[in-house]
Amino acid sequence: MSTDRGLDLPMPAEPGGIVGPRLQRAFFARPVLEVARACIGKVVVHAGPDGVVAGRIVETEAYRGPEDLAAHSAGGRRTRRTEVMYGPPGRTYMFLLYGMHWALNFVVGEPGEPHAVLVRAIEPVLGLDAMRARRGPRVGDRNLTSGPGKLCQALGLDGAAYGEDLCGSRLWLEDGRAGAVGRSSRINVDYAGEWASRPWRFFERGNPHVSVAPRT
DNA sequence: GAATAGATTGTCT
DNA sequence: GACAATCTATTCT
Repeated sequence: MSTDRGLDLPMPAEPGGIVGPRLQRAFFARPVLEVARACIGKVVVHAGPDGVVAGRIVETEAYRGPEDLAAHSAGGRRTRRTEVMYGPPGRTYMFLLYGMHWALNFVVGEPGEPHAVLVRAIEPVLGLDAMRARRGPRVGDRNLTSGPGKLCQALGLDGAAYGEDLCGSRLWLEDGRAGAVGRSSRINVDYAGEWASRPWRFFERGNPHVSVAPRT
């Protein structure tokens, strides 16, 4: 059973985008929880050297420093790595996990607020062959993009995309619709004490590409 | 299907 | 030198 959409593309191109209108910077210039929720169903598009790849966002997490102890910007921590979060919204915050996997975040909120939305899972929409090639021959479609590290590898994003404009010509978001959206606590932030239990993870209910089965 | 070990490197103390 | 917003292969049941 394939839930993949857009496999029959090309469809008639929507204004400004491939599957829908492009999102403008104002989309990111809102409170982080609002943006994290609104990202579900939207489509990330990366126009890279190996062609265009795209996926529907089906899982996100909100990180709201400086008060949020799960955020890399907790306590106002400002280093070369976190610097982009203190700038204007609508750019990427890329960081390396466990020394091997990159993660994609959107900088959101007002300039100076170190807030970010982590993209935890997408549903492949376009460029399936490129994604499979990058992920490797032993990886099935269910494991193509169902996790922060997996989707970055599939989309061809890494540290080189740090600070990339999300309203640019290489990377952007397009409008899209979401099914029922569920919420839960965030994954693998147990170090953050009380903040770990905040329901700041959003996901599309029933979508097979969501990374971790939600606990209700 | 579930549990576990091991990989591997930028960033900060 | 320690650690990390993870993934994969392997080894069980």
